[in-house]
Amino acid sequence: MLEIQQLRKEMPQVVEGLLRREYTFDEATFSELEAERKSLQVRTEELQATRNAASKQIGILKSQGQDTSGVMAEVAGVGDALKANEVALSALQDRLNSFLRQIPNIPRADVPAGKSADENIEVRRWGAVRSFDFAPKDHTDIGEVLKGIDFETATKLSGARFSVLRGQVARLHRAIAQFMLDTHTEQHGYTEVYVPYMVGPESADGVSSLAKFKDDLFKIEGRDLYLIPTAEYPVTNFVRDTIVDAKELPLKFACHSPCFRSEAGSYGKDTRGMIRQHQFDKVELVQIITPEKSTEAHEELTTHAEAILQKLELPYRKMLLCTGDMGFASAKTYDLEVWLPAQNAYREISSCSNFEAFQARRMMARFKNGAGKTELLHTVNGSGLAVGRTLVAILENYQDGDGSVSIPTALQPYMGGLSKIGAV
RNA sequence: GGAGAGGUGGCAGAGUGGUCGAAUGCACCGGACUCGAAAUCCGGCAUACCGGUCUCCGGUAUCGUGGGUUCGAAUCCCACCCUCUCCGCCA
Repeated sequence: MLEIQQLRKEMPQVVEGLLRREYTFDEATFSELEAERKSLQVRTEELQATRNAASKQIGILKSQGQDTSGVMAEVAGVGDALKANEVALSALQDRLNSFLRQIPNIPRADVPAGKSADENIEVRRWGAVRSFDFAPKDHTDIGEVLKGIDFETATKLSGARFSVLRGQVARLHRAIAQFMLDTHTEQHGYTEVYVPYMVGPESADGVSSLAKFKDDLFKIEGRDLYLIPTAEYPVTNFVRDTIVDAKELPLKFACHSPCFRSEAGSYGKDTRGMIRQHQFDKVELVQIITPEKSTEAHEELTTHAEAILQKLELPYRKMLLCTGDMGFASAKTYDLEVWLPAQNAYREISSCSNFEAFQARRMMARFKNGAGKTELLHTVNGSGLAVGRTLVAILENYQDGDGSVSIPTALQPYMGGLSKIGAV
């Protein structure tokens, strides 16, 4: 959510900033709502003040045993007018609020303008892409040879976009998550957290726009709960409606959780394999910090995600997303894309964003600054990394042609010392 | 699932129709005392929003949430949510 003060005072800059991400700000509706809000609010508060003064007067008179009928007659008409104004004001504030909550964040000045992922900018590449002396299989075929990925059973259980993992592949999947969590907690200073996998609407609307994106979420039948599409939802909401002591900052959390996404609108995309699933695991990194630290924290958090790829020796590139490819709440996003030999392409494996105060304003997440004033926090988060896609990347990049797959050195301790898993 | 208790400021806790945004204590921040600290004393100390002649003044709202009664609600009524205790069931 944008700051309403900013809209009142710096409208041209806001309009221009949003236009860079192809969002046309509806100035006419805004000024209309604002004008109406102002007159209603002023009128309502005047009536309330009148009523309060009269009521106080009645209280004083009664305590002195004096007659109150005069004052009573004076306020007699106030009640109905006040009620009408209050109802109208609250309806209008609801409208204004939902209007504001569906406006996306303003991209930072250093975010390139662009319409789609094609216009993202490559910041750098890391790692040498391996050349194979055989035709590399994709992870689906490798999984089949290893008898480790079973889409058929998953489909029987739950339909499309689910997977069943077995044996050493299932173990590898677990090892990857453990390795990531350990790295972030032991080397990057994050606190491990375990969280609910369902959240209420306030939490969902705190980090994104529930009104806009509820179709992407799975809702629990008969309950006002949503399955989380990322641990960002519960973890960021730790600070919703709270004022954090500046001494406790920065808050750095690492969370391994499953993620559930309906993938509405992605029909026909990545239908083969486990690239795009309704359920996948992810280790999420979240930092909650003061405004002046968020730029630095965002860069730092991205390197924490990169560190995982480097330790696993997986080639990747770091992309600066253009305005058109950024998420609703983000002011600036880096994507990390891992090399997948079977696709002969880099594919997203992490997304690291700086939301500045956008989520904090939605959540009323604040801190007391040095001067003792409350100020909105900044939030930064990123995947460190998507576990399922990391599994895919390892299977494909570490395949050995005979159907076996080598285990990256960093993961071997998590695999009971195994250096290779072979065909069953 | 059954029975009961309760939700008040950062925390503890008083307040059961009127000058209550709310006593008191703790915590916290200033100041005094002190060589310094502790103790003590003095003062300050919620949040959000609105208006204006906008480093200041004025106003409004908020005592779990939403409605109701009333000139006036933390206080009375209704509904809902949540927490705790006991019993039952259960991984």
